[in-house]
Amino acid sequence: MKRKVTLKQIAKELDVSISTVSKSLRNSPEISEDTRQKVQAFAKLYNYRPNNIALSLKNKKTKTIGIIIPEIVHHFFATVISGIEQVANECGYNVIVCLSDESFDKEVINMEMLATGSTDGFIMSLSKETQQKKDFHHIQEVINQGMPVVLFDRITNDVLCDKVIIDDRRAAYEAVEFLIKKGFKKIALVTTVDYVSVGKLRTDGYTNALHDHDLPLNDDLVVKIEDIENCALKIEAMLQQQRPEAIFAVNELFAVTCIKQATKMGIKVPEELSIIGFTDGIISQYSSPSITTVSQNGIKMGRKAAKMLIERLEMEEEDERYRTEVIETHLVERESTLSL
Amino acid sequence: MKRKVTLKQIAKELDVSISTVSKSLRNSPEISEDTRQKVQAFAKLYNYRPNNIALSLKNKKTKTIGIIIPEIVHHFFATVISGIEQVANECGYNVIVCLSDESFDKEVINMEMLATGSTDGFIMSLSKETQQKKDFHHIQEVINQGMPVVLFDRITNDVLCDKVIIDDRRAAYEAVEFLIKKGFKKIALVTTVDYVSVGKLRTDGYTNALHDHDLPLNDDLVVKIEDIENCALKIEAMLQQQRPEAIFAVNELFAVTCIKQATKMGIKVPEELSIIGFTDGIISQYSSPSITTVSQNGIKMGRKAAKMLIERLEMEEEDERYRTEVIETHLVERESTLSL
DNA sequence: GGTTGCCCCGAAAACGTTATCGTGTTGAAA
DNA sequence: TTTCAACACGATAACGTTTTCGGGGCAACC
Repeated sequence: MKRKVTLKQIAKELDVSISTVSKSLRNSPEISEDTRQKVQAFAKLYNYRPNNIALSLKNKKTKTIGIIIPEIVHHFFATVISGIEQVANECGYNVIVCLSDESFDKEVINMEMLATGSTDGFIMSLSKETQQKKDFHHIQEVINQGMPVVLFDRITNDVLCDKVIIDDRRAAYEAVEFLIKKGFKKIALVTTVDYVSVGKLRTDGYTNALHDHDLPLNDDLVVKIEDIENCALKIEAMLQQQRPEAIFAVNELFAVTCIKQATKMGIKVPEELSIIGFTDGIISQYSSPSITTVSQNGIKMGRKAAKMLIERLEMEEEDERYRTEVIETHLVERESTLSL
Repeated sequence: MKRKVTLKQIAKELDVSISTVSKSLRNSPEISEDTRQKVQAFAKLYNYRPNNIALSLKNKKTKTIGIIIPEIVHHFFATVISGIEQVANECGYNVIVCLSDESFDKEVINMEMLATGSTDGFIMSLSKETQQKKDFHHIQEVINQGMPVVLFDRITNDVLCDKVIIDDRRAAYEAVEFLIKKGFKKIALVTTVDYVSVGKLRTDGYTNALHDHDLPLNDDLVVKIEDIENCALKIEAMLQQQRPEAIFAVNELFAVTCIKQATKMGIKVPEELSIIGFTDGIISQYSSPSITTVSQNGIKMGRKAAKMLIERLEMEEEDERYRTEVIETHLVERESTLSL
């Protein structure tokens, strides 16, 4: 087993100083052609690579981005990571991933852990608990220490930093409007509890669309899901009692569950019930029928977030003007919707 | 903006030496109760946290695990990461994730990048290209440098290290046997090209099961998919020409595509065609009909891999005896299979 | 009073780099 | 012969820790 070789070892072996070795490898003009070649040959032979940790310590830069997300077993977040990783890779950065598991405490702990030197900045999406508690001191603290943070998707307005979002309200509005234009009047909503920021916004979009098209807002048509467990039951109850013509669901899981429940109850999708989901993930694509949905390009969001973060990391003087980028969405029409 | 405070700054502020500060914070008995309390109070006030990078350099340990996988937008890999992260977190490790994108070159580059000090060890699953080229020098090199590597799922026998797998051949065998016992004789196989190790093993399982039950092996019933693009077409062709009674697909995507194509052709699943998939991901759960599948517990694999790696990292003397852990699988029976 | 031992604390090395500055040698110009 | 610049290299500091060692001061003991 041959351990990693260091400058010191090379220096000793060639009987020169460490400085000479370092300079030779970085092609400094201070070093004679002769020794430079000699050192480089030796380094190549022993496959020398400068130690990242030492470089990080010296440069006070780790070239690593910390990602903190609620969970990774979630197609949307996985695509975002993928996007971040692409840009990071192009720019010579690594990504270190921490999962909050929707827990405030884990989010805080992970952040503090990474903030003590491990990363140069953060890209994160808030956990449900954090959104509920509205406690963002850990993020503010990190920012105060001079580390840039980019929030995406599940964000908050209570902390000043760069953000990448989609226009949830508008996207939802357009989805519901799409249903209205197809001729549906009795449109149900399956959404999350209000403290989930994106859920709330999408709910708003639904409400606004109904209102702008002079349709009544009927609370009985609105299902708010707290935990996935009883999701199916609540949807079934609503379907039973209300028999809507169409449903707008704020995520894939809700949408596919609607389809499953409806099918089970003998309601044909899309013939008797049209459904639109949110987030164009695997479920929407492979469900039967496949689901018309609002496509929310995670790769793009990830790429954008990474670009913003790295740009800020590589700025010489800091800029207090923070941006909020809105990634465009569009409706992907599939099999789960039909005109009346 | 208050930057991170260091030992040096505390020392200067309190007019003591750096050593004294360090020892005070680590509760060394060398330090008087008095100064210790003073230092600790000050440190707490300024929220001192030792710099990870400096610690890594000193201890020659980064407390980070490098994960290299083909892609993250893949439910199975996401669950594995999730499992790894759980254990890592429990043991005070971080995970840094790199994606090879199924490319040999990216796999090598990522590995070399992380190997120069960034991580203490690796957990990885081989890219398709790597499996095709059978070139594992980058892995061997890392091992030679004394960094432990744990391979999972897509592994190779050409390199000696710890491994975590499922018994792909046996799981496939059991799945096919399950179909045979239901009374099916004309069972098709939808699989990958042979160089994908797990694909090959599952194919073997299929072949063996047929053989052991005295069923003829018909090559026309076997579809080997190279890229996902023409997946649907090839499946359709086979369905058209052969009209099998059942299909064993080596992954979720193939399984759900079979369902879609069959449905499109008017073949009813499961009434006229039973289908079994592999990997119990979201698709299998939410597809209509939901898919009977071989559950391959990614979380468990991830946890096991992480445990093995960390165990090896924290051993004092090294142990040349490598283990290969087999994670048990089981068949999850859902709606896509019926008895004749 | 001198020696011993204990209690506190500081200096310094080490991890692996890079960058600044200093220095010895050589050759050429004055 | 003296002076000066250019050249080639080495010593050192710095990044932030931890740890080993050494030493000063003081009380106790002979």
